[in-house]
Amino acid sequence: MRVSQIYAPTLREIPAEAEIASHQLLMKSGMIRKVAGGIYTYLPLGWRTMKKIMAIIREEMDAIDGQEIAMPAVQPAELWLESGRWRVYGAEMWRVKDRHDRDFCLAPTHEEVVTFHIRNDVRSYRSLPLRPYQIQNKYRDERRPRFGLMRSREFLMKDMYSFDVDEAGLDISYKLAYDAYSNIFRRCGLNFRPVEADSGAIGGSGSHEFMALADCGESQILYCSGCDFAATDEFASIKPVGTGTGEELREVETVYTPDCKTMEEVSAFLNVPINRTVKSMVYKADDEIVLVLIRGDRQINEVKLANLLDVVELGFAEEDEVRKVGLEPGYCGPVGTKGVRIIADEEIPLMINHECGQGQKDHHLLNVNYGRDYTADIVADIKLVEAGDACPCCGAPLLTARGIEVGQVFKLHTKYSSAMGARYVDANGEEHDMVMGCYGIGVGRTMSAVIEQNHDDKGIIWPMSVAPYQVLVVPVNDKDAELCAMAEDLYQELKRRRVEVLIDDRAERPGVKFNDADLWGIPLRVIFGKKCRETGKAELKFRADGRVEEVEVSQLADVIEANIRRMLDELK
RNA sequence: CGGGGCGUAGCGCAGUUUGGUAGCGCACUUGAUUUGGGAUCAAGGGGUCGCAGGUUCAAAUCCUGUCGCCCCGACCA
Repeated sequence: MRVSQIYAPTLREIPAEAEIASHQLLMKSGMIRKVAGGIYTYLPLGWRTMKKIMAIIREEMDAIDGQEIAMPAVQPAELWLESGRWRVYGAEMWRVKDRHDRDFCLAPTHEEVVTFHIRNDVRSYRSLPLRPYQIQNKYRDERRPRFGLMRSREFLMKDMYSFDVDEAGLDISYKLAYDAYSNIFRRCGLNFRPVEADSGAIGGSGSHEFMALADCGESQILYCSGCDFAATDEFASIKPVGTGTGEELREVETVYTPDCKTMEEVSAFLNVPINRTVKSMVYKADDEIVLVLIRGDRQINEVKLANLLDVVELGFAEEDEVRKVGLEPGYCGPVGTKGVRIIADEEIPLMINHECGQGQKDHHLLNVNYGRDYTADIVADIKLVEAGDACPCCGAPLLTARGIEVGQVFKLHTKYSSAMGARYVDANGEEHDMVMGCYGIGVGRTMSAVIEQNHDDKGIIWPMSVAPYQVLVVPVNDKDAELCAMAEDLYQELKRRRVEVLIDDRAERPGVKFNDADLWGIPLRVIFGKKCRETGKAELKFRADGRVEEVEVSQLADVIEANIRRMLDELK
């Protein structure tokens, strides 16, 4: 392709709305353009990279017997009512009506439709396992689309679904997908880490998220300084820690605590270590008011709490709602509290002689003990793990990092197959629910993550595997016919060899060409300058490290091909 | 959904306080010179100032409504 003709409008200035590097560079290099909030067009260079990523994904999916299909983006409400998600998905689901006023949605994901097909078409264990996948647009009406392709409302996702006869089969499908994902992200040149994750509204249990490490990432991950443990902050668990262990149980004591609003103030006023206090919080879980107990220095993990209570909406109760159930805002405690369920973190029963709210304004209790003075309706892990907590595997301190979630694998088990009747007959003629898994990759998000990890102040630095073109040929002076002819010869030769090549044939000054070249981030650049005529050598420049090799013009095509091969092999 | 900010040419912005009929830089077109890191000169083209009402002799500017975009938070995955 000739740069003079390519539709890749570079900008000299960065659009004001772009905040992070990948968004800025995608816009500035003319790879994408915005159509509406969170909705984008991919221009030729951007789409070529998307296609490269998709080609890698297809290779790896096909290698584990994935079978590509294409399901509709417009889906009838009935299927979503069957699975129960028409209600659960909420405002994020993009709902539409047809001319007969029937309800449809633009698919946010495809579990319902794929399960619909498999239940209709597959009856026997002989046909399983089955691993259909597709690469297709998903629609999620995000409240706040952000960061260009990172969180958009329409986005390309590869989604694979596995159908197996039993849990052992699912384990195999899951492991295959997990390994394939590792191959995909490695081949894309990403620095990533698979982490244990919550399975969220999609449902099921057993999940890993693939995190591309980047400071702009929206997800926080915890990883161990001493072993391989890594998990999202929503999912991470640690061994419960007791306080006051071994002490004699003392008598409960009521103390006057004027103007102590926060746990820190109470702790300081009473001279009690904050990890020996208990924080009581009143939550509204769907329509139920519950009292939640956690050690004073810890935070509630609302994802864990919502999963535990199996609710859709969870938040702090309003003051009047707290009073309505007979509690005093700011001074709640479990002792003597009646009429609401009490949910305690698993550490609470291990706290000997702890402090907590007394139930009346300006009063707290000392030397309270679980079991003797009160009990909870549910004791479970509901705490947020933080940096410095001990690793659940080896005990070393945990560290935190930010990550971009580029892929996720889930074990769905029989959640959808049982809700929607996807059953098969085994060798004994008995019916069973199929055992399912699902596996997603955000293609545009992967492209953004590659840029986040591979750029400098001049532009993008594409890994060879996903670069929109492999080579850029630059004749420095468009008026120098001899140089232009040499460049043109190389361009034609590379095209003959099926190398993906661009030639910058514009009547621009060298600085403009070089700056656009840096911005586009094509891995290899061949420069034909004045001295080329005397030496018979052209410059081969590597975008990644700026290294320059002088190469005989007659050898160029061979040297370039060899380098492309080497650079692709390095990512295998 | 709450808080804040912004809509003027493809991009970046000024003009709005104090109403007088739209401007700058980049980009684009033509010509000349220039050619190893975003050239120079000259001449051009392009905007119903987000949209709809209203006030006024006169509205980018004042008033009302509305739509859209961005950021922070909440929410969601």
